Amino acid sequence: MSERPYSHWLMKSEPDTFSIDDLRQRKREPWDGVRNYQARNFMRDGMRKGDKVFFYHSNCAEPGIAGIAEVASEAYPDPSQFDPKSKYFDSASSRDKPRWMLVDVKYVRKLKRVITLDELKNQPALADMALVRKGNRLSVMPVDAQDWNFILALE
DNA sequence: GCCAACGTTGGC
DNA sequence: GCCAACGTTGGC
Repeated sequence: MSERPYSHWLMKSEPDTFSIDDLRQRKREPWDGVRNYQARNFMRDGMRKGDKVFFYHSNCAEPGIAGIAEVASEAYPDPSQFDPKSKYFDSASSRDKPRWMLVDVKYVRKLKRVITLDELKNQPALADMALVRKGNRLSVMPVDAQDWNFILALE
């Protein structure tokens, strides 16, 4: 029995566009618009239904982890890549050979408080976490189970 | 296959 | 709004 390397994830969203409160209202949402190959590969190859996700607010006044979500589907083609009116339209992609994949994500809960990026950066135990390393712009990344538990204990 | 130019992310 | 970091594109 081989074990997958990761079953916990972190996904970034700009709260002005789509926040944890938006997800709470909608309950479930296709995570569209990812246009980075590494992030796509994590969704396509790494994620399974039921995996837990930190919902991270980026590019905002208080960047940090705002809530928990869950992977709610296997990966499938991101419909926005086929829509010429979408800002995520990709003319180089086709329905035969779709370039971009996504998963559905469902709401689990908000954290009692936002665990800020600043706070995470100040935890020596998290020094190796991808999120806090300089210059990391990945919007979908794996989280060690150990780091996951450590972060939740900060709540 | 190299790498300069360009675009995007995201903290600040 | 600035700009560092980094990914992508395309000329050669």
